[in-house]
Amino acid sequence: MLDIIKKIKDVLTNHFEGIQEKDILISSPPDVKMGDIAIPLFALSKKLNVPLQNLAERGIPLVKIEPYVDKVEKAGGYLNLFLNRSIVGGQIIQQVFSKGRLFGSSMSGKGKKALIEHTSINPNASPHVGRARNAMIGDSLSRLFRFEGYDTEVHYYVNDMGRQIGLLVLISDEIENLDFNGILQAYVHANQRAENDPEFAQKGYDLLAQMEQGNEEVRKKFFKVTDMCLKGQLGVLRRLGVDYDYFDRESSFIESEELNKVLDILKTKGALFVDEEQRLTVDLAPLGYTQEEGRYFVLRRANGSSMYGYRDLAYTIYKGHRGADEDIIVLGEDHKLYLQQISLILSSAGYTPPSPVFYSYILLKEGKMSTRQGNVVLLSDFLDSASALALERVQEQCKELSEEEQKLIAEQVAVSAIRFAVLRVTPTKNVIFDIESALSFEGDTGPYLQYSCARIKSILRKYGEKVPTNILTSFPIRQNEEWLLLRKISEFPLTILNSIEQHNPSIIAGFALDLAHIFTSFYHSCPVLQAENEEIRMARLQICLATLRTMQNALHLLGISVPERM
RNA sequence: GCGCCUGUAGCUCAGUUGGAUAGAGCACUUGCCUCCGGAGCAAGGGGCCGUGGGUUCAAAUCCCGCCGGGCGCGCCA
Repeated sequence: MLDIIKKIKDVLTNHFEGIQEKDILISSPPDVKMGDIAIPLFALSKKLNVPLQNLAERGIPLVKIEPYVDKVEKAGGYLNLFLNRSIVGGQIIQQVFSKGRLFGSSMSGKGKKALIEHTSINPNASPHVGRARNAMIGDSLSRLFRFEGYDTEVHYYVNDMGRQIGLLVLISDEIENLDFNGILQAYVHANQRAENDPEFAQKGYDLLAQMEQGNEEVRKKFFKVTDMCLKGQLGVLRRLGVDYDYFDRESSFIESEELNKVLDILKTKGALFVDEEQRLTVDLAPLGYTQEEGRYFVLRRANGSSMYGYRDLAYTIYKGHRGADEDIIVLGEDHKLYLQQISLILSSAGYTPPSPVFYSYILLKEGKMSTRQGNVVLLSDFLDSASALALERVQEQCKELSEEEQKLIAEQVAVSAIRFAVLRVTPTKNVIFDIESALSFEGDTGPYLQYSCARIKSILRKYGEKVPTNILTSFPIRQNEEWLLLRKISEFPLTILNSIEQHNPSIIAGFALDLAHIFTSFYHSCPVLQAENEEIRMARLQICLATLRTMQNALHLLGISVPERM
């Protein structure tokens, strides 16, 4: 399909003087009945100074490219091309079969490196679905970059220090056997106490200062608490299939020679000063910052201890040195101004700041999630109830499977439900999360996608043998549904490129939904195993196989697995 | 108040980067399991694409104003 579009552009640019590839737009007609590829001529007609009708007449024989294009019609200001379904369809299937697990990848990242940092949840509680949006987007992007051939490394920035962690460490001394389940309560308690008890708050700062100065005993205490919490959080995230290559401790960036060099540069620009309260501060105005809000960026407190910004700048520089062609960080929209600030600092010292992927918050139907008011949805709670619900259905429908296998499938269904519900929405938009519909597994959901795959697998299982992968030279296509399915499959590589370019996994999610809808429609109107003759039966089996392959590749990028049955 | 994001069917979301009659799911109405899995399919009702202007052959899409929602403006991270 892609090469046909390329051919059309070649033919037209060669024939008409003074137009380039980008002048030729390609879209598709609103209905298959009107053709497969549409070329709007309005802009071309203007550019070439040729009347529309005239241009259409001249264009028709040009774009009727043998043997791929059967027919060209002019309709309004468009040229509509009808493809030869047999030839093009056969080629699409051939391509899926030959590329297999890599179908969809253009390997645009071959020889390049990608670094993605995501998640970085404060070690103070079990993650809720809002926090997990970061992890799901980040993980999906990581999968996309790997798929496109990038040498990809995934980083998790461990927030193992700071004032609030100091308070948590302080209070953990008073609680016996503090574990992951009790940590949120301890954290909330510690912060409340710091608000009402200045002495306690001061002790927190002191502890933090000791930690920074390298007091081994204090350091160990920090590590003990944060490690315990991180371990708990990672356990929940791993249920989602989210994994990391590197864990970078914030506490190893409290002093950085490299950053101090950057600060020297800032000094020469008149952007670094010690304020009236003895804090080391950057004035962003000399660097080109135009607003008053957020103009000052504090690096160190009066007692010399580092602020988050200092450590993060050092960390960002460290990541930059790893030589990635794509340096990406996934952040909540609340970090926008903050990232703007550190980006300005870095770029004015000659560094390239990372490209941010911002996402908006997940809201509940009732409003914002609030830990205090108790209306948060914990990721583990959601997975537990989704898994339990799914298990009931699996027990009904897959009686012959062992209990172990049934549980495994139920868990896969639960994961797909949450991942799809979150990933299908464009990151910049709020997700309104409705637990009830997320647990229903009906309609446009992850389980629906898995279900359509399970149906294909069921057909292939019943067929019993391996479906041959050699394609008939005149591949038989009788029904619109067959053709629509193949056309959709052929869009997959372009969809991936779009998705990676825009750093937006929801584009893949939309594609997977379209594909599943078209498949189920095909499934209901085109009998496969009972097809009218052997040739068509084989062709439909091959269409099923190609659809499954494409769907599996797409779902893999979303972190959704495809069970054999469900 | 200032800055960034956002507004599409009753609800939750798409909309191929400016193209033809704006599409899905949920909910509602109707039909479909003797037939490859009903977590499904087919059909129907439901839309001043927040609002007012502008740009042009063409605007849900681009520009400006207004209105509603989200986020930010820390000795937090």
